[in-house]
Amino acid sequence: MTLHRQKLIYRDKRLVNWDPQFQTAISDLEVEQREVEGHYWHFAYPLEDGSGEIVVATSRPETMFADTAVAVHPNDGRYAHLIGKCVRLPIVGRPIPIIADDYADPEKGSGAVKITPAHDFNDFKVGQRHRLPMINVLDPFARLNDNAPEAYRGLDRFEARKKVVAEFEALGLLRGVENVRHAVPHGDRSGAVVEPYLTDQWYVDAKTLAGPAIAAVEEGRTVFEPRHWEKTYFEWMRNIEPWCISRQLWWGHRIPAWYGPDGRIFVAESEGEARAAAAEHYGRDEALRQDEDVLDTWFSSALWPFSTLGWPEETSDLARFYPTHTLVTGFDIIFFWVARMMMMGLHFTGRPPFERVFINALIRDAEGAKMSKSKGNVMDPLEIIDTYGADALRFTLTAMSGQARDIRLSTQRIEGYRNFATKLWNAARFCEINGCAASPGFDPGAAAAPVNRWIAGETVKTAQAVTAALDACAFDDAASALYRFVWNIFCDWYLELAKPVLQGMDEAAKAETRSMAAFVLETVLKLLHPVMPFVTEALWGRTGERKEMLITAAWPRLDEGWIDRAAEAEVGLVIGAIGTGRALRSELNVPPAARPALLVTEADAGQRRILEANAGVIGQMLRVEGLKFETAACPGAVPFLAAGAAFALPVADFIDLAAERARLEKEIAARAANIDRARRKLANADFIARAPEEVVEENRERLAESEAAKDKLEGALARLAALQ
RNA sequence: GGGCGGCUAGCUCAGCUGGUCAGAGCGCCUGGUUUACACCCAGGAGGUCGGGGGUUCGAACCCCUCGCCGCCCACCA
Repeated sequence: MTLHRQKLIYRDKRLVNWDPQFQTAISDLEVEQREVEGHYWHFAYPLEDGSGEIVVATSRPETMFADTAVAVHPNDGRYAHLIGKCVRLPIVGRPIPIIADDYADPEKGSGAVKITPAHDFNDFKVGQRHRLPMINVLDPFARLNDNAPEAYRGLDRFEARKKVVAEFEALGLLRGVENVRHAVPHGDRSGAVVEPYLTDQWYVDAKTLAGPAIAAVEEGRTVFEPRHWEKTYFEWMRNIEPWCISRQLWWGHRIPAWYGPDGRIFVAESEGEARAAAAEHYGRDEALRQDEDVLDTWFSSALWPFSTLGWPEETSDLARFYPTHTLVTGFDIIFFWVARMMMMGLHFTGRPPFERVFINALIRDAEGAKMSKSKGNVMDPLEIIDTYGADALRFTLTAMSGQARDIRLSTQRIEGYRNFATKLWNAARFCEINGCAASPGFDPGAAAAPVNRWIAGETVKTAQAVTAALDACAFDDAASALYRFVWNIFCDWYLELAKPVLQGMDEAAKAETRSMAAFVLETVLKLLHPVMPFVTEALWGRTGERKEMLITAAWPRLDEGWIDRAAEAEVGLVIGAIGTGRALRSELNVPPAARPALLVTEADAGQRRILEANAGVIGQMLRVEGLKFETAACPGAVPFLAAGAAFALPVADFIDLAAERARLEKEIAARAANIDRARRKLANADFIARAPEEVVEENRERLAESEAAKDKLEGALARLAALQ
């Protein structure tokens, strides 16, 4: 009503997209262009004075009964002399003028075009320009009406088409038939061919409303994420057409307009109000008839952000929640809903309805095809959930929600994340078995053991990364940070490093490790909860005495001060030694049962201390027996370098010397390549002059490291040769 | 016709503001009865980052151009 009073909603007689099957007008957005095989029929229209003919082409011959002109381009020399003359419309015998209009394209067809203002959007505009009569020859079912010749009345449009063509042929006026592939408008719901149709409808002056909606995005008061969608939004908004909002349907909000006996319109909030207005106008109480039509569902939806909050009352909900923060939706909804909510929100409240619009990707099948029922390639989410679990599906979609436009959903990927859920479950079970429970006074920042200090820091880093990713709508980053932390850091390293402690005798160390494991798990559950609500909530319930559910638990805000560089270096050395040592064993096929000693051939005092302190874990995880500090060259031991220290495994008895030689040569070659690359860079004067000092320095260090490593490996190779 | 997105290991995808960024998962290969987990553990092979040109000391990342693939909008003479 407000919009009507402001003249932003008005009644008008224009062409609409008419769906003859559903018997209703539909908006431009509900029209789908489909490529179809069709024809252009070339018809000759004889000049009224008998001096010749003019040929026009059409793909819809049945509309010729509604022709009210033939247009040619004003500069088209071929037809200049005909402008102002008339042709006699065959079959009906009605004379129509030949007019000059830029719309006629000399390049297309014959250069002359029939103008049918009541049945074509372009022709409608031409008709308006030239004040041509508008003749409607179709009824709501798209059958020819009484404006068509007797023989055609009641005929379906496609039947009529054939008949018109046949008649032209019989009259000797068919000048050609062309096969063409062209786009034909279809109703996106009914699938029926839509007809431009002249009717009275209600319209919204979208152009006026679009102004502020465009400005809001231009000024960044509403931001699209990813940003490139703003271009799509602008493109549509800037070329917006009047929006037809009345629908001839049974469901929807009925249009609050009432008609008086003389057809006068009373728009009001209620019938009572309308009658009061009518009474005032007519001077007496009059029976009114309410408009039969309902509003386009998107019109109603456009009001959603504030109507759901109590508008137009000044409710506390409206004050508190409007404007909303982020709207999450698909790109196919940008025009239908996002744009319309923007228009209405700004118009009625002066503020855009949301600060951010996150456009998520469209899910396709594994081959990249859009899922559709007719193609039969729809993956039923319920079936996926039955097989892999809702959390696995959610995690998959989250992990794949990059900036790209679509997601190819494959069961393999889902299976992988189902495994992740299981992994998490098992990690929690491990904690449970080992009595890892949250202890009330526990301060992760005050842990004594380096491994515990390290994992506390890693947890902080992960929490920060996940939080930042979620804030930036980089959901895939959040998912992969969690995946990596849980699997590759917490399970692969922390829990493994914790095992010896938990099996040991040091009760204080055990207690600290239990508390830390519980703390990390708890944090992970919180961080993972938005993506995997079910598993995390279940684990939350069974891994501790809980006063509240996980869903209401506070988001982790951890102390950055827990990040401990010394602890990182310490664990880095342990992990490096184990990891590199394992690779070497595997490459040389050292039998798993072999328990050689681990020789430490080069380590500074600090490294030595660390290695000694972690001898137990290293022994267990690398499957070695004891740690020996040897400074002398050890024939028969294969060397390896890790985290700045040098090690060797005395496994000559177990291995193939040729394999070891190959391994050493490969290592040396890799170092040589690094050396070469760094040397070339450093030899480049431009590089030294223009690259930042830190980059240059980095390359110098890399060169020195690689050279030292290469020397050591070459020494080992020489000793190996001596052995053979 | 106008516009947008994509083209990185066999497959599905990460790689933001140019300087170990060539990565992950799956698949593949090798090995594994390690007191949470075989939906697992350890290790490995595999890519001249669609083609060509340019900018730069340096480009998967910036510019130009070409080529495919997909989508949106407009178009029923």
